[in-house]
Amino acid sequence: MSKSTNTRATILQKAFDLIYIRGYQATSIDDIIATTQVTKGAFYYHFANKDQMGLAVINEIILPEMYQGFIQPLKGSEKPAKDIYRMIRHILFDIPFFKVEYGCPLANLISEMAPLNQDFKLALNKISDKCIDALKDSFKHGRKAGKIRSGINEEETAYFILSGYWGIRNIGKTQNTAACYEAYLGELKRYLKGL
Amino acid sequence: MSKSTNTRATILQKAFDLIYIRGYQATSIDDIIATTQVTKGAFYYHFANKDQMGLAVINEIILPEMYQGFIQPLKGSEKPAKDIYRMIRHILFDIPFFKVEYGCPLANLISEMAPLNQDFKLALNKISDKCIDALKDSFKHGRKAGKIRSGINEEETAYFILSGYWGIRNIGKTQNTAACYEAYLGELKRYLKGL
DNA sequence: TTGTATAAATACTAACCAGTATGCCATGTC
DNA sequence: GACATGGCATACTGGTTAGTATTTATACAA
Repeated sequence: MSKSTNTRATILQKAFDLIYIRGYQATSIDDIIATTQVTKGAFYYHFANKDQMGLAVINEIILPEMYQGFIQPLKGSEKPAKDIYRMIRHILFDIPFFKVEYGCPLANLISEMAPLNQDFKLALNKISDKCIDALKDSFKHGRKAGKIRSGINEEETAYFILSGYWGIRNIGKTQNTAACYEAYLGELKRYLKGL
Repeated sequence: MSKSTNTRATILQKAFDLIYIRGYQATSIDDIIATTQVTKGAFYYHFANKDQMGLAVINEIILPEMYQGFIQPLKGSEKPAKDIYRMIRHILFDIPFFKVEYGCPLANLISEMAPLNQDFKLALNKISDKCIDALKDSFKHGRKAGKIRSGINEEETAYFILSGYWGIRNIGKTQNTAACYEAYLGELKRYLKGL
């Protein structure tokens, strides 16, 4: 990685870290450059403005991370119920990218920015659509393999599951423990068995 | 209502309107006083600082509204499955306090402020706990009335349902239509029947 | 009528913010 | 060795922010 590419990557990573905790609007460019030792000149050499940087964070940090954590684990799954449960439990407890007290980076940004910025909204919507599609595909595979009832409505079930995941991430932010995660997972397991 | 009380109420209502759309941090005091015709002197006469005003919005606007929309409709319910479905559908489609493109005011504030401000976190957590309790109480009543299976885990089910509701509010913010609400409600109905 | 607390109006400040203007320097090319 | 370009560094600007200091109006009791 060239030095220039490295500077850009450093900015994006640190920007993500701050945005994840404080939110996009509350994260100033001065904050980012202060904690990266990168100067303002460097920042504006790599990004036309703050919003372009924000979009780059979405597309180059959040998208790949969501792909790896949420979408990839469901690829080609023949036992969706089992794999969805595992994937969600894994995201909630094991991945350092996601922390209890800070919620889901994607859900956070949607909550903050979707009503304010059309470009953000589209970029974020693209990722959440991918999550919905991953769930739907897993149901299709599971049905072929005879592990999922044929009466299931894939669209409805996908929205229902993604909703639950994002909602519990938000509940987690108000509580200091991950106990609510266990409660949610308990009922999720029972629900998934009924599919 | 005295003139002073009215000034205070006007500030809180307008502050809520702006915070609901833009978020707390993105709503400036200048914004609030500009749209209310109230002066800065009046604002700081009624509130010590911005955060105290924010807490008043939570306790005096959001709490009563959540009580009326979410908690009250479940009070003494003997058919929780039916009443929960009705309540959520009603909130999603009929109450002007809640709009598709702006999500749930409570969930929004949790998402933005819980990691940043302990006082906000506590005030918000209090309300979400009340929602959880309302759900749990409805299960207890429903069980007595023989409308809910006895094997149900009240805590787990309550968290599962509140999660789904908050999650779909967030998904709604990324989409321009309420179609995702219908998808969610379809599966929610099926899920609730199984309780 | 006058005094006093309440309620609000006005003008200000210091800090912070996104973005710009300009200069500098290392590296490769001719 | 001149020179052009990529990759920054520094200092600045105009606008916005939460909050304050001071003054003024209103209400009502003595």
